[in-house]
Amino acid sequence: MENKQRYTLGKTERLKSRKTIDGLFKNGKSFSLFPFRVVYRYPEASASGPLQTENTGSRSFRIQAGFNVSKRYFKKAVDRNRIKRLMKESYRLQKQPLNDILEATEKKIVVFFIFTGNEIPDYKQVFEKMTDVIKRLQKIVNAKEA
RNA sequence: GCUAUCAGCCGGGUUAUCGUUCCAGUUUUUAACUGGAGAGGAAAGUCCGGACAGUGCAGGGCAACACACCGGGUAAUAACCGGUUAUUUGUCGCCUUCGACUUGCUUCCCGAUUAAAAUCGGGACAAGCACGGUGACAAAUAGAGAAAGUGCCACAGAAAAUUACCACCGCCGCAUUGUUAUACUUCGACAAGCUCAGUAUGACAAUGCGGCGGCCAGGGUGAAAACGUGAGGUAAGAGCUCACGGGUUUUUGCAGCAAUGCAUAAAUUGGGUAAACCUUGUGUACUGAAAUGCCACGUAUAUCAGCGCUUGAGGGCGGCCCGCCCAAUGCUGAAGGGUAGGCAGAUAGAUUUUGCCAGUAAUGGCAAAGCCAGAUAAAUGAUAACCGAACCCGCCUUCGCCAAGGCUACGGUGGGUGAACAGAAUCCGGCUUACAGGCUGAUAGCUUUU
RNA sequence: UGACUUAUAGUUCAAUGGACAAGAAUGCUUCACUACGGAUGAAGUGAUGAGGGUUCGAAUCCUUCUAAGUCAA
Repeated sequence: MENKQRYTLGKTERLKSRKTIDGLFKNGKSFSLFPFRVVYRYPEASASGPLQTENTGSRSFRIQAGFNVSKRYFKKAVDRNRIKRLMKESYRLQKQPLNDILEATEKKIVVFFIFTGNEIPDYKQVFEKMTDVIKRLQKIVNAKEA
């Protein structure tokens, strides 16, 4: 199975709990990399305890990710859905390296991607920017480790 | 065939790889695999109406809100369907005069003004154009009451609603002037008088001023001026009367279920505004799925302030009053503390598709077949290739036109662009708004052929 | 998702229950004053958010959109 290298993005890998999201925005750290703003946080074992372990039963994924687009810049629901789908697609195909690092260090991370641009992007743009973001997240995780 | 308007309908497809939600099945049941299903005509706006849920459900009055031609239809609706009336717009036809409507140039007449002309207002006439009128058709919008009452109608104008002003006319009074009759002679003229002149009184006429009355006909304005035009009539005028017309209300007859239309007769001549207040009639409990019920987890039955405990705080009671009922470890507020997970609601229903029948239609009835999204930081996607409706450009062919230079329908071929508006969130019905392109139908116009 | 509110000069506000010239402050531009600057004085600067309707006449009344904002278990 691990040799097969699937690129999935199931329910368990998405950020769904209102409580963890509130905690993330309250206590998490963030950086901006146009056109994204990324908020991340290492969940405390005690605080996020029982629910978290129940949901991530497989233990093969150590990231929970959320995606959002502001209603202020994109009035139409069609445009917001389009951008969120592009972000999800590019994240899905590139998240594996970050997961490997977290696997090695036995850590979990909660990440939230917010799109801050003004125009509807191409898939290529989103994909390239997402690679940059993933690289930076890897650096951050390594630095924290060190 | 083309154009315009209106109405209805459709609104990309295939393959590959990777992924997502739900359901069913299988297995080695912390998971994976297989199969199936997975946005719209507007899912949008939330402008109306319901279903459903919770609270409430002695009663009366006031207030508030909504609606208002007629008929039909519906679970329900002012927002549907059909008809009707009015207004506006568009297309086409007719007319330009006998007329209530409309308009400028040229000619004539009348009136106002003026020293005169010019100018302004009204009327007549003839011709052309614009404008306008009228009829048919289509579309859009609107629909109780202005004759119950109140308010408002800037500027301009005499006046903005039943009334005043100017002007006009009648009567009375006063003043002045003129004519005439009678009487008189203080002062005068002279031809010495029954003359002229002067004074007084009376009559008539004109002018001016004042009063009383007639009066809505004239008064350049204005969006709108007290029915229009003509004639009679009058002191002057006036629907005061008459003729021809316009409007309103009512009677009768015919058509229609009705609104209403046509004809007839009588009365009447009234400004507009109710998307100003209002009057009349009809209707309306309030709150909305973050409703609501259940399960799990957790906290503070603590603190402070106010009121009240049968002499009644408060609540039912929603905006108010009367009235009735309930009411004590209570009610209200402040600052804080906790939770923010799951299930139901929630997808089998005013249901979908097809066919037939009734109806102009909205809609209704019957039969058969079917189950057709159900997410919750929120699925239905990404990438690539091909096909593609439609559009643009080039070339070829030739029907047709032709001034022989060319233009060009249809067809063929090559290249390019490559689907618009837009994403369910409890569910339905209607409306509104957005929408590339295409199809169908109706109406109107133009053109061609028969 | 549901229930609501508001849109007037660059900015903050008037006008309002219908009609006058759509105004005030401030800002900006120009000129004057000053050796220069400030202060002061003068002048200039508007699609009443958009479309349609009612009316003789809409910033105002009715209606449909657009934008911004508020509330909630």
